[in-house]
Amino acid sequence: MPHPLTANLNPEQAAAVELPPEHALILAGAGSGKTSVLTTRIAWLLSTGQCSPAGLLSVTFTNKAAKEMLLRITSMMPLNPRGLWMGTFHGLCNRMLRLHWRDAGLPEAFAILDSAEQLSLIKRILKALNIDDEKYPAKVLQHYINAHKENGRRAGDVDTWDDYSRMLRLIYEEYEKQCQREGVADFSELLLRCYELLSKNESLRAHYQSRFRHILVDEFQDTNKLQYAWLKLLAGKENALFAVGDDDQSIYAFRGANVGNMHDFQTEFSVKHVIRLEQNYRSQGNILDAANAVIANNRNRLGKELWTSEPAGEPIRVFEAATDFEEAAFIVEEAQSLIRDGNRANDIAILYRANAQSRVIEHALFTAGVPYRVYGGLRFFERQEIKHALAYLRLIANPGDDNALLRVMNFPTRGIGARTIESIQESARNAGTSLWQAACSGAAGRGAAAVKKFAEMIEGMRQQATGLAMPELVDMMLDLSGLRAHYKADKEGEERLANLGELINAATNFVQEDENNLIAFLSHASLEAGDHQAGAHEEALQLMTVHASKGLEFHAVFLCGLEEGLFPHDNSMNDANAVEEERRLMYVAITRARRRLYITLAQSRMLHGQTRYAVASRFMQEIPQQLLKFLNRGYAPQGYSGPATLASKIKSPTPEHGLAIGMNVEHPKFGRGVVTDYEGGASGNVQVNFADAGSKWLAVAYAKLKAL
DNA sequence: TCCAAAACAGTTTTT
DNA sequence: CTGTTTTGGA
Repeated sequence: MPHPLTANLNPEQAAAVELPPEHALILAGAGSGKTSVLTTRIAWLLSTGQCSPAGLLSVTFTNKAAKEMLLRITSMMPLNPRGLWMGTFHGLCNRMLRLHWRDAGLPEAFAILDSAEQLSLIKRILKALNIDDEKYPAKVLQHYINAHKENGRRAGDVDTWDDYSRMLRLIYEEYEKQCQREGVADFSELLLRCYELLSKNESLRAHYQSRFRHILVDEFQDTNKLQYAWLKLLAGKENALFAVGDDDQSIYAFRGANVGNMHDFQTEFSVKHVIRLEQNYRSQGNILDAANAVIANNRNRLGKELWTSEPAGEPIRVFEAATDFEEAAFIVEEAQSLIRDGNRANDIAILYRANAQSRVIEHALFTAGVPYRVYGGLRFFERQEIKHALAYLRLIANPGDDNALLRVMNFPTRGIGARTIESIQESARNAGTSLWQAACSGAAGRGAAAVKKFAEMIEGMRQQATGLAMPELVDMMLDLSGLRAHYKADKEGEERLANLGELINAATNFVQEDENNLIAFLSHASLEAGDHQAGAHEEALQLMTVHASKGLEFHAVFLCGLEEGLFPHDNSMNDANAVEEERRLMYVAITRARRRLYITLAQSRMLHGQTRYAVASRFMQEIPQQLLKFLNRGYAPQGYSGPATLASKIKSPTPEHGLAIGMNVEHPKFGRGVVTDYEGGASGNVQVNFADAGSKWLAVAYAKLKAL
């Protein structure tokens, strides 16, 4: 007699849900009902009394996924969400650090730096240390610091071998010190600090290990080394770690995700049960066949093949355009006809590899008057006016927050110029204090009066804040800081003013759902940047990158720009692992479509103000040709033989220099490579992608290329 | 302090 | 080509 919760699941799904309390790995293919399994597992554990809500730790990557999971579980059973430890890695680490801030060595009101704030802090340090930011770019340092933290390394743990690497480590050291001084933590710090807390504090670790009997992780293929290490600490020996993931959908290696964690998990935890969810409930046969065929070209897979009980369905439609404009025109026309046939615009997606591709498509859609929505871009809490407002709130919570202070000390302008700020920074540096302390101790020099007024204003806010509810606090701050007046006076400040009003609403909502606590609200703002933009539910075509489409599905999908150099991207082509990640990206893209999939490409494309020519993506060639239907003028499956003059350039060598795109050549210095583009005839340039040296533009006349 | 011109970069991105 | 950031001058 099956349990009522698992009655609607297939045998593999049900088996996963009802696994005994032990470590398990669920390989969940695209569209295989992964979220159902995860949520039903939790509901099953709770309803069979094997686990109390407090004994459960459930981790996801995004707030969106966490919210959806909570929603689905509470629809299955009544639950008090506050007692549940369910959230993102960062959210859960933050929660733990707030509870044990003293043990973690953090101030009670520590602020969370987002990436932009982290970058500006690094820039400030470079300036303070008088370091050449050409030689040591802030962005490089940011990546360096985050990468080390994500591998569990403090500055003291980093190896050095020359002056350059020693300097990098020194800056990392300074960064650590400065964060500690200011009482701020960047995103990776939340994880590392929490990891260190648990690893050093035996009793705390024991406490959480005995508490969280069941640990469930979503999108396990996206975990980085530190996140896995954190899970290992919490899982200890006794607890059951239930990991769900899909190695074929690992597309975030570039930001530190380590697919290898899946394999390591199996061996390190002696996982007895690996369950594969291979039945796909989303797409029809041809689409799955294409996806399976493409991903089969990757090596080192854990192994999995999607199948469906649905019919084969329609062929995959291919459109080869001469230019990116023509590609866009085709998409618009075809999408319009789909909508005319009664399909919802919401259920049609246009996917691309790089954001830059959306421009041409947007233009075509706009001209045709087709409503569309682009995902990506600025999010609510990232807006300038919101950042300013949050900076004031952060100063109320923690005046030692130099980042916040610098952001608003002179915004709205109140006569505190660069000179004054520099002298404050100087004296803070000398005295080893925060800018706030330096400013209060009269280090301002000429601008002292304005600085004093500013300090009094912040002090006044802090006094008035006590006992106020969050929305009133925000309101008060908007008035006292002069932010509201500033945007009111600005004739283009109307929208910003509205956003500030929206911030008060956000505070109201927050107080209702969570608590009336400034520090908690600020954490929330840092960890959850909010929706990308308004209008999410309008009836409109959905435009997004393939990355952003992961987890979503659509009736019809346009996958565009399927050209070598774009997808797979130029920067990935020299590295076998990177190409495999691109291929997984292709796999993700294909599996978004339920019934209809279009693949489009352009022989020429405007990129960075230059026309670039490209051949069809290798990924397109990897789809069995019988699954494809070529829509325009009987173009041959491989290469381009169409009537466009560009095609001749791609197919046959130019008489002037005898080079052709796709031709294998050898260079005396760079070795073997393939011609990917050229311009300007015999006196022009040729682009060659070298096996070892990467992609280069060379002068045809001097390059001494030998055809192979 | 502010604005305009010049310089520059340009896969993918959540927290 | 185009959006962003830096720089320099008024």
